[in-house]
Amino acid sequence: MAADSLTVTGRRKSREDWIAAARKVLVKSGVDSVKVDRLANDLRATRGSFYWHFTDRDELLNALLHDWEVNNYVAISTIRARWASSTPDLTELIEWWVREGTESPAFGMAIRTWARGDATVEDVMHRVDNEWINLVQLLFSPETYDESERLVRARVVYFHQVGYHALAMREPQEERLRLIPYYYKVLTGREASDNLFNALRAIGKGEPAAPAKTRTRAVAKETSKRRKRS
Amino acid sequence: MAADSLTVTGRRKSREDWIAAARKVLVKSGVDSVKVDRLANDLRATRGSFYWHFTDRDELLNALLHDWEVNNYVAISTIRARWASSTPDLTELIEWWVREGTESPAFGMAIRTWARGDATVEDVMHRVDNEWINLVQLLFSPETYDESERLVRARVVYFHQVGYHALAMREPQEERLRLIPYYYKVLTGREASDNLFNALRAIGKGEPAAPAKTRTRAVAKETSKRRKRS
DNA sequence: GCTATTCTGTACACAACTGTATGGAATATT
DNA sequence: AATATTCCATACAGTTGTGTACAGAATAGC
Repeated sequence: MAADSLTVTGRRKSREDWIAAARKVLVKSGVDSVKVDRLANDLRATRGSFYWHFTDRDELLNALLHDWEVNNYVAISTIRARWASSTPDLTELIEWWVREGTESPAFGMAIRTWARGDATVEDVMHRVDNEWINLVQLLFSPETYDESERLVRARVVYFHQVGYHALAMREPQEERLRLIPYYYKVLTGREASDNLFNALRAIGKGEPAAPAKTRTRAVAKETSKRRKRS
Repeated sequence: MAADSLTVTGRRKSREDWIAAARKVLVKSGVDSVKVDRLANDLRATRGSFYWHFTDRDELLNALLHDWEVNNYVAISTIRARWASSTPDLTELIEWWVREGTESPAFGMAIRTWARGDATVEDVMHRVDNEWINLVQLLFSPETYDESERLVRARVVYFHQVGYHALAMREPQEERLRLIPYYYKVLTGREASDNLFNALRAIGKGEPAAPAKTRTRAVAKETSKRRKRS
Protein backbone atom coordinates (compact mmCIF):
# COMPACT_ATOMS: atom_id res chain seq x y z
CA MET A 1 0.00 0.00 0.00
CA ALA A 2 2.98 2.32 0.52
CA ALA A 3 3.08 3.10 -3.15
CA ASP A 4 5.63 5.24 -4.95
CA SER A 5 4.04 4.75 -8.30
CA LEU A 6 6.71 6.58 -10.24
CA THR A 7 9.91 4.68 -10.70
CA VAL A 8 8.83 1.71 -8.63
CA THR A 9 12.35 0.90 -7.58
CA GLY A 10 13.11 -2.14 -5.52
CA ARG A 11 10.02 -4.27 -5.45
CA ARG A 12 8.86 -6.51 -8.23
CA LYS A 13 6.88 -5.03 -11.06
CA SER A 14 3.23 -5.86 -11.33
CA ARG A 15 1.26 -5.94 -14.52
CA GLU A 16 -0.20 -2.62 -13.44
CA ASP A 17 3.22 -1.05 -13.08
CA TRP A 18 3.91 -1.80 -16.71
CA ILE A 19 0.55 -0.47 -17.78
CA ALA A 20 1.01 2.72 -15.82
CA ALA A 21 4.42 3.31 -17.33
CA ALA A 22 3.04 2.57 -20.77
CA ARG A 23 0.19 4.99 -20.29
CA LYS A 24 2.60 7.71 -19.36
CA VAL A 25 4.51 7.23 -22.58
CA LEU A 26 1.37 6.86 -24.65
CA VAL A 27 0.12 10.17 -23.36
CA LYS A 28 3.37 11.97 -23.90
CA SER A 29 4.46 10.56 -27.23
CA GLY A 30 1.81 8.38 -28.84
CA VAL A 31 1.40 4.64 -29.30
CA ASP A 32 4.36 4.13 -31.48
CA SER A 33 6.62 5.30 -28.73
CA VAL A 34 5.38 2.65 -26.37
CA LYS A 35 8.34 0.30 -26.63
CA VAL A 36 8.75 -2.46 -24.09
CA ASP A 37 12.40 -1.83 -24.38
CA ARG A 38 12.14 1.75 -23.11
CA LEU A 39 9.54 0.91 -20.51
CA ALA A 40 11.99 -1.56 -19.08
CA ASN A 41 14.52 1.23 -18.74
CA ASP A 42 11.99 3.55 -17.16
CA LEU A 43 11.02 0.94 -14.63
CA ARG A 44 14.59 -0.19 -14.10
CA ALA A 45 13.60 -3.70 -15.00
CA THR A 46 14.34 -5.88 -17.97
CA ARG A 47 12.23 -7.07 -20.85
CA GLY A 48 12.33 -10.52 -19.37
CA SER A 49 9.93 -9.36 -16.72
CA PHE A 50 7.61 -7.81 -19.25
CA TYR A 51 7.28 -10.95 -21.28
CA TRP A 52 6.25 -12.83 -18.24
CA HIS A 53 3.33 -10.50 -17.54
CA PHE A 54 2.34 -10.03 -21.17
CA THR A 55 2.58 -12.34 -24.12
CA ASP A 56 3.00 -9.44 -26.42
CA ARG A 57 3.44 -5.73 -26.87
CA ASP A 58 0.00 -5.84 -28.40
CA GLU A 59 -1.51 -7.22 -25.23
CA LEU A 60 -0.18 -4.24 -23.34
CA LEU A 61 -1.73 -1.91 -25.86
CA ASN A 62 -5.03 -3.70 -25.49
CA ALA A 63 -4.92 -3.25 -21.76
CA LEU A 64 -4.34 0.45 -22.19
CA LEU A 65 -7.29 0.84 -24.48
CA HIS A 66 -9.51 -1.29 -22.29
CA ASP A 67 -8.68 0.76 -19.22
CA TRP A 68 -9.64 3.93 -20.96
CA GLU A 69 -12.92 2.48 -22.12
CA VAL A 70 -13.85 1.19 -18.69
CA ASN A 71 -12.87 4.40 -16.95
CA ASN A 72 -15.18 6.31 -19.22
CA TYR A 73 -18.08 3.95 -18.70
CA VAL A 74 -17.64 4.21 -14.97
CA ALA A 75 -17.75 7.98 -15.16
CA ILE A 76 -20.76 7.98 -17.42
CA SER A 77 -22.84 5.62 -15.39
CA THR A 78 -21.97 7.33 -12.14
CA ILE A 79 -23.37 10.56 -13.44
CA ARG A 80 -26.29 8.86 -15.09
CA ALA A 81 -27.18 7.27 -11.79
CA ARG A 82 -27.05 10.61 -10.02
CA TRP A 83 -29.29 12.11 -12.68
CA ALA A 84 -31.84 9.38 -12.28
CA SER A 85 -32.75 10.64 -8.82
CA SER A 86 -32.34 14.40 -9.23
CA THR A 87 -32.82 16.83 -12.10
CA PRO A 88 -29.87 16.63 -14.49
CA ASP A 89 -27.73 19.71 -14.30
CA LEU A 90 -24.63 20.82 -16.17
CA THR A 91 -23.03 21.59 -12.83
CA GLU A 92 -22.49 17.89 -12.26
CA LEU A 93 -20.54 17.57 -15.50
CA ILE A 94 -18.53 20.69 -14.96
CA GLU A 95 -17.51 19.53 -11.54
CA TRP A 96 -16.46 16.21 -12.96
CA TRP A 97 -14.49 17.69 -15.82
CA VAL A 98 -12.76 20.35 -13.80
CA ARG A 99 -11.67 17.80 -11.24
CA GLU A 100 -10.26 15.20 -13.55
CA GLY A 101 -6.88 16.91 -13.42
CA THR A 102 -4.49 16.83 -16.30
CA GLU A 103 -3.65 13.17 -16.78
CA SER A 104 -7.01 11.81 -17.73
CA PRO A 105 -7.84 14.24 -20.56
CA ALA A 106 -4.39 13.80 -22.03
CA PHE A 107 -5.05 10.07 -22.00
CA GLY A 108 -8.17 10.69 -24.00
CA MET A 109 -6.34 12.77 -26.54
CA ALA A 110 -3.72 10.09 -26.99
CA ILE A 111 -6.46 7.56 -27.62
CA ARG A 112 -8.04 9.82 -30.19
CA THR A 113 -4.86 10.15 -32.18
CA TRP A 114 -4.25 6.47 -31.90
CA ALA A 115 -7.73 5.91 -33.26
CA ARG A 116 -6.79 7.52 -36.56
CA GLY A 117 -4.60 4.63 -37.49
CA ASP A 118 -6.38 1.74 -35.86
CA ALA A 119 -9.95 0.75 -36.63
CA THR A 120 -10.43 -1.16 -33.37
CA VAL A 121 -9.46 1.86 -31.34
CA GLU A 122 -11.68 4.04 -33.45
CA ASP A 123 -14.65 1.82 -32.70
CA VAL A 124 -14.09 2.03 -28.98
CA MET A 125 -13.70 5.77 -29.20
CA HIS A 126 -16.92 6.20 -31.12
CA ARG A 127 -18.83 4.05 -28.67
CA VAL A 128 -17.56 6.08 -25.74
CA ASP A 129 -18.28 9.38 -27.45
CA ASN A 130 -21.80 8.32 -28.25
CA GLU A 131 -22.42 7.35 -24.66
CA TRP A 132 -21.26 10.73 -23.47
CA ILE A 133 -23.39 12.58 -25.96
CA ASN A 134 -26.41 10.54 -25.00
CA LEU A 135 -25.77 11.38 -21.41
CA VAL A 136 -25.38 15.08 -22.02
CA GLN A 137 -28.65 15.13 -23.92
CA LEU A 138 -30.40 14.45 -20.65
CA LEU A 139 -29.60 18.04 -19.78
CA PHE A 140 -32.04 19.29 -22.37
CA SER A 141 -35.54 18.07 -21.82
CA PRO A 142 -37.55 17.02 -24.87
CA GLU A 143 -40.36 19.29 -23.69
CA THR A 144 -38.31 22.45 -24.05
CA TYR A 145 -36.07 21.61 -27.01
CA ASP A 146 -36.90 19.89 -30.26
CA GLU A 147 -35.03 16.75 -31.23
CA SER A 148 -32.34 18.38 -33.37
CA GLU A 149 -31.60 21.19 -30.98
CA ARG A 150 -31.24 18.71 -28.16
CA LEU A 151 -28.65 16.82 -30.13
CA VAL A 152 -26.78 19.92 -31.17
CA ARG A 153 -26.73 21.41 -27.68
CA ALA A 154 -25.42 18.16 -26.28
CA ARG A 155 -22.78 18.00 -28.93
CA VAL A 156 -21.64 21.55 -28.39
CA VAL A 157 -21.24 20.87 -24.70
CA TYR A 158 -19.28 17.71 -25.31
CA PHE A 159 -17.24 18.86 -28.31
CA HIS A 160 -16.34 22.01 -26.48
CA GLN A 161 -15.04 19.99 -23.58
CA VAL A 162 -12.97 17.69 -25.77
CA GLY A 163 -11.68 20.69 -27.68
CA TYR A 164 -10.60 22.32 -24.47
CA HIS A 165 -8.41 19.33 -23.76
CA ALA A 166 -7.15 19.18 -27.33
CA LEU A 167 -5.81 22.68 -26.96
CA ALA A 168 -4.00 21.64 -23.81
CA MET A 169 -5.08 24.89 -22.23
CA ARG A 170 -3.08 25.66 -19.16
CA GLU A 171 -4.68 28.62 -17.51
CA PRO A 172 -4.54 29.05 -13.76
CA GLN A 173 -7.28 27.19 -11.93
CA GLU A 174 -8.49 30.50 -10.55
CA GLU A 175 -9.14 32.00 -13.98
CA ARG A 176 -10.74 28.81 -15.16
CA LEU A 177 -13.17 28.81 -12.26
CA ARG A 178 -13.94 32.47 -12.78
CA LEU A 179 -15.07 31.85 -16.36
CA ILE A 180 -17.19 28.80 -15.67
CA PRO A 181 -20.43 30.64 -14.98
CA TYR A 182 -20.10 32.22 -18.41
CA TYR A 183 -19.66 28.82 -19.97
CA TYR A 184 -22.72 27.69 -18.14
CA LYS A 185 -24.74 30.54 -19.52
CA VAL A 186 -23.51 30.15 -23.08
CA LEU A 187 -23.93 26.40 -23.13
CA THR A 188 -27.36 26.19 -21.54
CA GLY A 189 -28.83 29.55 -22.44
CA ARG A 190 -29.77 30.01 -18.77
CA GLU A 191 -28.07 31.92 -15.97
CA ALA A 192 -25.83 29.92 -13.68
CA SER A 193 -27.55 28.44 -10.64
CA ASP A 194 -26.59 28.80 -6.98
CA ASN A 195 -25.72 25.15 -7.12
CA LEU A 196 -22.94 25.92 -9.52
CA PHE A 197 -21.48 28.71 -7.44
CA ASN A 198 -21.42 26.49 -4.40
CA ALA A 199 -19.74 23.71 -6.31
CA LEU A 200 -17.13 26.10 -7.65
CA ARG A 201 -16.40 27.44 -4.21
CA ALA A 202 -15.88 23.91 -2.99
CA ILE A 203 -13.49 23.12 -5.81
CA GLY A 204 -11.63 26.37 -5.27
CA LYS A 205 -10.93 25.36 -1.70
CA GLY A 206 -9.36 22.14 -2.94
CA GLU A 207 -11.85 19.51 -1.90
CA PRO A 208 -10.82 15.87 -2.10
CA ALA A 209 -11.24 15.09 -5.77
CA ALA A 210 -13.15 11.84 -5.47
CA PRO A 211 -14.18 11.47 -9.10
CA ALA A 212 -10.69 11.97 -10.49
CA LYS A 213 -9.38 9.17 -8.34
CA THR A 214 -12.00 6.77 -9.56
CA ARG A 215 -11.21 7.54 -13.14
CA THR A 216 -7.51 6.95 -12.79
CA ARG A 217 -7.63 3.57 -11.17
CA ALA A 218 -6.61 0.74 -13.43
CA VAL A 219 -9.22 -1.87 -14.04
CA ALA A 220 -8.40 -4.53 -16.57
CA LYS A 221 -6.86 -7.73 -15.41
CA GLU A 222 -7.04 -10.01 -18.38
CA THR A 223 -7.68 -8.69 -21.87
CA SER A 224 -5.46 -11.28 -23.40
CA LYS A 225 -7.29 -11.90 -26.68
CA ARG A 226 -5.03 -10.66 -29.41
CA ARG A 227 -6.17 -7.65 -31.37
CA LYS A 228 -4.79 -7.23 -34.84
CA ARG A 229 -3.61 -3.69 -35.46
CA SER A 230 -4.44 -2.51 -38.96
CA MET B 1 2.09 19.82 -63.85
CA ALA B 2 0.48 16.50 -64.66
CA ALA B 3 0.70 15.48 -61.03
CA ASP B 4 -0.21 12.14 -59.53
CA SER B 5 0.60 13.16 -56.03
CA LEU B 6 0.09 9.74 -54.55
CA THR B 7 2.86 7.30 -55.31
CA VAL B 8 4.82 9.69 -57.54
CA THR B 9 6.25 6.91 -59.61
CA GLY B 10 8.77 7.60 -62.31
CA ARG B 11 9.92 11.14 -61.95
CA ARG B 12 12.38 12.35 -59.39
CA LYS B 13 11.15 13.23 -55.95
CA SER B 14 11.02 16.81 -54.88
CA ARG B 15 11.35 18.04 -51.34
CA GLU B 16 7.60 18.54 -51.38
CA ASP B 17 6.99 14.93 -52.33
CA TRP B 18 8.78 13.82 -49.22
CA ILE B 19 6.91 16.31 -47.10
CA ALA B 20 3.56 15.23 -48.49
CA ALA B 21 4.33 11.59 -47.85
CA ALA B 22 5.49 12.43 -44.36
CA ARG B 23 2.34 14.40 -43.62
CA LYS B 24 0.24 11.47 -44.64
CA VAL B 25 2.02 9.22 -42.17
CA LEU B 26 2.04 11.86 -39.47
CA VAL B 27 -1.71 12.20 -39.77
CA LYS B 28 -2.38 8.51 -39.76
CA SER B 29 0.08 7.31 -37.15
CA GLY B 30 1.79 10.15 -35.33
CA VAL B 31 5.26 11.65 -35.48
CA ASP B 32 7.09 8.65 -34.27
CA SER B 33 5.91 6.71 -37.26
CA VAL B 34 7.46 9.14 -39.66
CA LYS B 35 10.50 7.10 -40.61
CA VAL B 36 12.55 8.12 -43.62
CA ASP B 37 13.02 4.49 -44.20
CA ARG B 38 9.31 3.81 -44.67
CA LEU B 39 8.72 6.99 -46.60
CA ALA B 40 11.32 5.81 -49.06
CA ASN B 41 9.32 2.63 -49.55
CA ASP B 42 6.08 4.53 -49.94
CA LEU B 43 7.61 6.76 -52.58
CA ARG B 44 9.47 3.93 -54.21
CA ALA B 45 12.71 5.76 -53.74
CA THR B 46 15.70 5.20 -51.48
CA ARG B 47 16.98 6.98 -48.44
CA GLY B 48 19.85 8.32 -50.47
CA SER B 49 17.45 10.69 -52.14
CA PHE B 50 16.00 11.83 -48.86
CA TYR B 51 19.33 12.76 -47.39
CA TRP B 52 20.05 14.97 -50.33
CA HIS B 53 16.88 17.01 -49.81
CA PHE B 54 17.10 17.06 -46.02
CA THR B 55 20.06 17.02 -43.72
CA ASP B 56 18.06 15.23 -41.14
CA ARG B 57 14.85 13.54 -40.17
CA ASP B 58 14.40 16.47 -37.84
CA GLU B 59 14.48 18.93 -40.69
CA LEU B 60 11.60 17.09 -42.31
CA LEU B 61 9.64 17.31 -39.09
CA ASN B 62 10.31 21.01 -38.90
CA ALA B 63 9.00 21.49 -42.40
CA LEU B 64 5.82 19.67 -41.46
CA LEU B 65 5.23 21.84 -38.45
CA HIS B 66 6.06 25.01 -40.34
CA ASP B 67 3.60 24.15 -43.09
CA TRP B 68 0.84 23.69 -40.61
CA GLU B 69 1.57 26.98 -38.92
CA VAL B 70 1.65 28.92 -42.18
CA ASN B 71 -1.50 27.29 -43.49
CA ASN B 72 -3.32 28.40 -40.39
CA TYR B 73 -2.07 31.95 -40.56
CA VAL B 74 -3.13 32.16 -44.18
CA ALA B 75 -6.61 31.01 -43.27
CA ILE B 76 -6.85 33.36 -40.34
CA SER B 77 -5.73 36.45 -42.17
CA THR B 78 -7.92 35.70 -45.17
CA ILE B 79 -10.96 35.71 -42.96
CA ARG B 80 -9.77 38.66 -40.95
CA ALA B 81 -9.36 40.62 -44.16
CA ARG B 82 -12.87 39.74 -45.25
CA TRP B 83 -14.21 40.83 -41.86
CA ALA B 84 -12.46 44.15 -42.11
CA SER B 85 -14.78 45.22 -44.92
CA SER B 86 -18.05 43.56 -43.92
CA THR B 87 -19.70 42.70 -40.62
CA PRO B 88 -18.11 39.56 -39.16
CA ASP B 89 -20.46 36.62 -39.31
CA LEU B 90 -20.15 33.04 -38.11
CA THR B 91 -21.28 31.95 -41.54
CA GLU B 92 -17.85 32.74 -42.91
CA LEU B 93 -16.18 30.44 -40.42
CA ILE B 94 -18.69 27.67 -40.86
CA GLU B 95 -18.21 27.73 -44.60
CA TRP B 96 -14.47 27.56 -44.15
CA TRP B 97 -14.59 24.74 -41.67
CA VAL B 98 -17.10 22.66 -43.53
CA ARG B 99 -15.11 22.93 -46.71
CA GLU B 100 -11.71 22.03 -45.37
CA GLY B 101 -12.42 18.38 -46.04
CA THR B 102 -10.95 15.65 -43.92
CA GLU B 103 -7.19 15.96 -44.38
CA SER B 104 -6.60 19.34 -42.87
CA PRO B 105 -8.35 18.79 -39.53
CA ALA B 106 -6.62 15.46 -39.14
CA PHE B 107 -3.36 17.26 -39.68
CA GLY B 108 -4.25 19.59 -36.86
CA MET B 109 -5.03 16.72 -34.54
CA ALA B 110 -1.73 15.09 -35.30
CA ILE B 111 0.05 18.32 -34.45
CA ARG B 112 -1.84 18.57 -31.19
CA THR B 113 -0.79 15.14 -30.07
CA TRP B 114 2.73 15.81 -31.17
CA ALA B 115 2.66 18.97 -29.08
CA ARG B 116 2.25 16.96 -25.89
CA GLY B 117 5.76 15.65 -26.11
CA ASP B 118 7.56 18.55 -27.72
CA ALA B 119 7.69 22.04 -26.26
CA THR B 120 8.50 23.72 -29.57
CA VAL B 121 5.46 22.23 -31.20
CA GLU B 122 3.37 23.19 -28.22
CA ASP B 123 4.43 26.81 -28.57
CA VAL B 124 3.45 26.91 -32.21
CA MET B 125 0.13 25.32 -31.41
CA HIS B 126 -0.67 27.79 -28.67
CA ARG B 127 0.19 30.74 -30.89
CA VAL B 128 -2.09 29.45 -33.62
CA ASP B 129 -4.91 28.72 -31.22
CA ASN B 130 -4.70 32.19 -29.74
CA GLU B 131 -4.87 33.75 -33.16
CA TRP B 132 -7.99 31.78 -33.96
CA ILE B 133 -9.65 32.71 -30.70
CA ASN B 134 -8.82 36.36 -31.21
CA LEU B 135 -10.34 36.15 -34.64
CA VAL B 136 -13.52 34.49 -33.46
CA GLN B 137 -13.98 37.12 -30.80
CA LEU B 138 -14.64 39.61 -33.59
CA LEU B 139 -17.98 37.86 -33.94
CA PHE B 140 -19.15 39.22 -30.62
CA SER B 141 -19.11 42.98 -30.46
CA PRO B 142 -17.90 44.62 -27.27
CA GLU B 143 -21.06 46.70 -27.23
CA THR B 144 -23.33 43.70 -26.83
CA TYR B 145 -21.20 41.36 -24.75
CA ASP B 146 -19.01 42.07 -21.78
CA GLU B 147 -15.35 41.16 -21.93
CA SER B 148 -15.57 37.74 -20.29
CA GLU B 149 -18.60 36.62 -22.21
CA ARG B 150 -16.90 37.59 -25.46
CA LEU B 151 -13.94 35.43 -24.61
CA VAL B 152 -16.05 32.51 -23.52
CA ARG B 153 -18.31 32.62 -26.56
CA ALA B 154 -15.28 32.73 -28.85
CA ARG B 155 -13.75 29.83 -27.04
CA VAL B 156 -16.86 27.74 -27.17
CA VAL B 157 -17.08 28.29 -30.90
CA TYR B 158 -13.46 27.37 -31.43
CA PHE B 159 -13.21 24.55 -28.90
CA HIS B 160 -16.35 23.04 -30.26
CA GLN B 161 -14.88 23.02 -33.74
CA VAL B 162 -11.62 21.44 -32.63
CA GLY B 163 -13.57 18.92 -30.60
CA TYR B 164 -15.62 17.99 -33.60
CA HIS B 165 -12.43 17.04 -35.40
CA ALA B 166 -11.03 15.27 -32.37
CA LEU B 167 -14.03 12.97 -32.39
CA ALA B 168 -13.36 12.20 -36.04
CA MET B 169 -17.08 12.45 -36.65
CA ARG B 170 -18.03 10.94 -39.91
CA GLU B 171 -21.63 11.77 -40.53
CA PRO B 172 -22.96 12.21 -44.03
CA GLN B 173 -22.45 15.72 -45.41
CA GLU B 174 -26.20 16.01 -45.79
CA GLU B 175 -26.87 15.48 -42.10
CA ARG B 176 -24.06 17.78 -41.16
CA LEU B 177 -25.45 20.57 -43.26
CA ARG B 178 -28.93 20.01 -41.89
CA LEU B 179 -27.75 20.59 -38.33
CA ILE B 180 -25.66 23.66 -39.00
CA PRO B 181 -28.44 26.20 -38.47
CA TYR B 182 -28.95 24.72 -35.02
CA TYR B 183 -25.25 25.13 -34.29
CA TYR B 184 -25.51 28.69 -35.45
CA LYS B 185 -28.34 29.36 -33.09
CA VAL B 186 -26.75 27.68 -30.11
CA LEU B 187 -23.36 29.29 -30.65
CA THR B 188 -24.51 32.83 -31.31
CA GLY B 189 -27.80 32.94 -29.45
CA ARG B 190 -29.43 34.34 -32.57
CA GLU B 191 -31.46 32.68 -35.33
CA ALA B 192 -29.57 31.67 -38.46
CA SER B 193 -29.42 34.34 -41.17
CA ASP B 194 -30.44 34.04 -44.82
CA ASN B 195 -26.77 34.36 -45.61
CA LEU B 196 -26.13 31.09 -43.91
CA PHE B 197 -28.87 29.22 -45.70
CA ASN B 198 -27.59 30.45 -49.03
CA ALA B 199 -24.04 29.42 -48.18
CA LEU B 200 -25.24 25.99 -47.11
CA ARG B 201 -27.17 25.50 -50.31
CA ALA B 202 -24.03 26.42 -52.28
CA ILE B 203 -21.94 23.92 -50.36
CA GLY B 204 -24.59 21.27 -50.74
CA LYS B 205 -24.38 21.61 -54.50
CA GLY B 206 -20.65 20.95 -54.31
CA GLU B 207 -19.13 24.32 -55.15
CA PRO B 208 -15.42 24.53 -55.91
CA ALA B 209 -13.86 24.45 -52.49
CA ALA B 210 -11.37 27.27 -52.86
CA PRO B 211 -10.40 27.65 -49.21
CA ALA B 212 -9.58 24.00 -48.70
CA LYS B 213 -7.12 24.07 -51.59
CA THR B 214 -5.30 27.05 -50.21
CA ARG B 215 -4.94 25.42 -46.85
CA THR B 216 -3.54 22.20 -48.20
CA ARG B 217 -0.82 23.59 -50.41
CA ALA B 218 2.67 23.20 -49.04
CA VAL B 219 4.51 26.38 -48.32
CA ALA B 220 7.87 26.06 -46.64
CA LYS B 221 11.00 25.90 -48.72
CA GLU B 222 13.81 26.24 -46.23
CA THR B 223 13.32 25.73 -42.55
CA SER B 224 16.75 24.28 -42.14
CA LYS B 225 17.65 25.55 -38.68
CA ARG B 226 17.79 22.55 -36.44
CA ARG B 227 15.14 22.32 -33.74
CA LYS B 228 15.96 20.32 -30.68
CA ARG B 229 13.22 17.91 -29.80
CA SER B 230 12.74 17.63 -26.08
C1' DG C 1 27.24 16.30 -77.95
C1' DC C 2 29.95 17.65 -73.95
C1' DT C 3 30.12 19.39 -69.37
C1' DA C 4 28.37 20.77 -64.99
C1' DT C 5 25.01 20.17 -61.70
C1' DT C 6 21.45 17.89 -59.51
C1' DC C 7 19.71 13.93 -57.77
C1' DT C 8 19.58 8.67 -56.61
C1' DG C 9 21.10 3.90 -55.54
C1' DT C 10 24.19 0.90 -52.98
C1' DA C 11 27.12 -0.36 -49.34
C1' DC C 12 28.68 0.23 -44.64
C1' DA C 13 28.53 1.03 -39.55
C1' DC C 14 25.80 1.16 -35.78
C1' DA C 15 21.66 1.98 -32.65
C1' DA C 16 16.99 0.75 -31.21
C1' DC C 17 13.51 -2.81 -30.94
C1' DT C 18 10.94 -7.38 -30.73
C1' DG C 19 10.51 -11.90 -29.19
C1' DT C 20 12.41 -16.65 -27.32
C1' DA C 21 14.80 -19.70 -24.25
C1' DT C 22 16.47 -20.77 -19.92
C1' DG C 23 18.81 -20.76 -15.31
C1' DG C 24 18.15 -19.12 -11.24
C1' DA C 25 16.55 -15.55 -7.66
C1' DA C 26 12.57 -14.10 -4.76
C1' DT C 27 8.60 -15.30 -2.56
C1' DA C 28 4.97 -18.22 -0.83
C1' DT C 29 3.41 -22.84 1.13
C1' DT C 30 3.67 -26.69 4.12
C1' DA D 1 13.89 -25.78 6.12
C1' DA D 2 12.50 -27.92 2.07
C1' DT D 3 9.73 -27.50 -1.88
C1' DA D 4 6.89 -25.35 -5.22
C1' DT D 5 5.64 -21.37 -7.58
C1' DT D 6 6.16 -16.94 -9.25
C1' DC D 7 8.88 -13.71 -11.23
C1' DC D 8 13.22 -11.70 -13.45
C1' DA D 9 18.00 -11.18 -15.79
C1' DT D 10 20.84 -12.64 -19.36
C1' DA D 11 22.13 -14.24 -23.75
C1' DC D 12 20.76 -15.02 -28.52
C1' DA D 13 18.65 -14.29 -33.14
C1' DG D 14 16.40 -11.38 -36.14
C1' DT D 15 14.14 -6.88 -37.90
C1' DT D 16 13.74 -2.01 -38.44
C1' DG D 17 15.66 2.16 -38.46
C1' DT D 18 19.44 6.31 -38.69
C1' DG D 19 23.07 8.59 -40.87
C1' DT D 20 27.52 8.73 -44.00
C1' DA D 21 30.23 8.01 -48.16
C1' DC D 22 30.59 7.79 -52.73
C1' DA D 23 29.97 6.26 -57.55
C1' DG D 24 27.28 7.07 -61.10
C1' DA D 25 22.61 8.12 -63.43
C1' DA D 26 19.48 11.88 -64.97
C1' DT D 27 18.87 16.40 -66.30
C1' DA D 28 20.04 21.20 -67.61
C1' DG D 29 23.15 24.54 -69.86
C1' DC D 30 25.98 25.63 -73.49
